[in-house]
Amino acid sequence: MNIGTAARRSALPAKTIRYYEEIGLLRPARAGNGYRDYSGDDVHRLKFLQRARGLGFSVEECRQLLSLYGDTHRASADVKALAATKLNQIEHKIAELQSLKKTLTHLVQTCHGDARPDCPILDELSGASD
Amino acid sequence: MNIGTAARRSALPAKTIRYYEEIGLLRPARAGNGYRDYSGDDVHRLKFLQRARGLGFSVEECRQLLSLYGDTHRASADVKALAATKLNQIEHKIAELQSLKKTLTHLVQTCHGDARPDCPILDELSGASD
DNA sequence: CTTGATCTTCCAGCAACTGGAAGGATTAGT
DNA sequence: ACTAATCCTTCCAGTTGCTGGAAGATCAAG
Repeated sequence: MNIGTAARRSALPAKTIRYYEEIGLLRPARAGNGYRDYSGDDVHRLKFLQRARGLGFSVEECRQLLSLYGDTHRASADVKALAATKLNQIEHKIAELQSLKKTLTHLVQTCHGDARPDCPILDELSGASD
Repeated sequence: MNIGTAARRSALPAKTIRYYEEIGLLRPARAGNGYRDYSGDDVHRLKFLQRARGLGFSVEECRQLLSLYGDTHRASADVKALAATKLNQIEHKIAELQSLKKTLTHLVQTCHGDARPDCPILDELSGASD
């Protein structure tokens, strides 16, 4: 099938699919007219990528996952380790964002937000407490 | 003062400071030897940037904040609006990550994580439920 | 036979830096 | 005065993960 169809089936933009090919994540066949020709397996791979990227795995991690996926003898522990690491990173990121949220919430609440020129948010950013 | 000192005082790498200059966020003086010469105000500006970036404001948003900061007649409402928008984005991002976390937690828990080759994580990614 | 959609490649750019090379200036130590 | 280490300069390239656009081929429909 052509790239447009593969794009629809995998829920990935055609541009992204070409990019994934460029960085070696898949190698679709070519039809006689030079068009890329995607097999069901290729689409499967693309969906896998779409899901894994959506779960926050980096492209390099996706590459690892794909190779683990392709390796019928891999241990599930390897995959679990990768997922656990990613989970940790995500938790870390959440904690970080929650701390940002707390600070910003405080700032927004403190700011009277009218036409007056004094603003606690800028005061804080400018280091009024230094 | 030289860039190294400004870097230490603002907690920003020298490279980043030069980059901020390149994109027009500040314009330090130059000493006779061609070295950048940072004033206390420059460092203040750099600290402001360091804090605002740390709070998740994009460089462009920082530029806005700086111009609002420099404008003695601005309304605090303008700043508040910017901060509130950012707060919203952060909350959105947190929700997204929490959803990822939930899915990944589930996957990691389901995976037995031993030497056996079957792995629920890869099954899920490969779309076993399709 | 033409129109419009789809495909191809290539080149460029986004954010926000970061790294490194090549070379000039300064400072500390002898 | 000389040398070595450190710091400064500029410039160019790379990172991540795409995305946009131009120019040109191909295909499908009417």
